[in-house]
Amino acid sequence: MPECPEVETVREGIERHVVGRRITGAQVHHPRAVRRHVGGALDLPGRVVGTTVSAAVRRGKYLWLLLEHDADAAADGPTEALLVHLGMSGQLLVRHEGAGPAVVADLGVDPEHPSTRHLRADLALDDGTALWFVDQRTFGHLLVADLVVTPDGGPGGVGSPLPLLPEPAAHIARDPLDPALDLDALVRRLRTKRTEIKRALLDQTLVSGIGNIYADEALWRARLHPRRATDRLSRQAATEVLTAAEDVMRDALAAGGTSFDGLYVDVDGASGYFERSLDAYGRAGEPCHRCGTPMVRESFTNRSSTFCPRCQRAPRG
DNA sequence: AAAGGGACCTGGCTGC
DNA sequence: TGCAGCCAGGTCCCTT
Repeated sequence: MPECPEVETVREGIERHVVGRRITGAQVHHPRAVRRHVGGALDLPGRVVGTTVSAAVRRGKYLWLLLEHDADAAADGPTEALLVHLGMSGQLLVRHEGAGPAVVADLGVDPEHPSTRHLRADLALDDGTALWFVDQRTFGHLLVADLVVTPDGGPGGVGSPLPLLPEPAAHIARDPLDPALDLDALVRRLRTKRTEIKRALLDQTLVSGIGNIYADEALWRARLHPRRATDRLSRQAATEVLTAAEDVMRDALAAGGTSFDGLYVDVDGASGYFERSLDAYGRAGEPCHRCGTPMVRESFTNRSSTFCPRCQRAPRG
């Protein structure tokens, strides 16, 4: 499941292999992949072909490629971006054309098994490589949109100095890996919410990039029960859980550098470093890594939370 | 206004 | 062996 660290790994791969390249062709293979693109599947190729990718930027789980027309470089820079969300199962693959098994650039995919079956769209680049968007469960999507100024005036996200982001991502908050995140302001805002802490961690308009896996991990590290009320958290507890989210995502990002291939061979994810270094997610019934108490799984709005019933005490009532 | 819940989607797994 | 049903999860949208 691509959350912040996984998307950041993909962004870094795009930065290395795609930035600076001109897009020479584009194909959409499944209409659902571009369901949020205003002009639809017929419009998207014409919007990207002929542009040059000038940056790869990420905010939370959203990733975008800044697109520059030849005229933009001489004028005010890019005005549009190709926005990508990987959803549950999306992948971006850089392929080198030619015979034999495709060589996949370092984006975390087994080159022996490119998932052509779930190819949803692809771009051709001027160096002969191709960028594939593969997505089994089709929760991911691509679109081209205008850039707008960031609400806080800061950089659009990780990977861009420009204070711009695509309009459809303008409501997404900064994430814990973003140097421009204002932690104190986030703590204050979190504590004004009247909800449960786990819901707040998953609210992408409050803090982005955290999904079910890293929410459970952050709560475990901070010893907070997922149903604790946000407006009753101390400033210290709120700071701790957000700092824990940053720490666990940095750890995952570091681990992703070495074991990402294994992780993404299976489209549905959970393998590689996940199995070895997670403390909470998916460990129901197994002993807590701190105290040995069996971890508990509780259903939570169509999904689940896993936590230690001893280290993470339930709120009263 | 803000919070909560369902829909969307596919493949793998479980149980009959 | 086959098949139905459940589960996973991020985000948008609708309801309360």
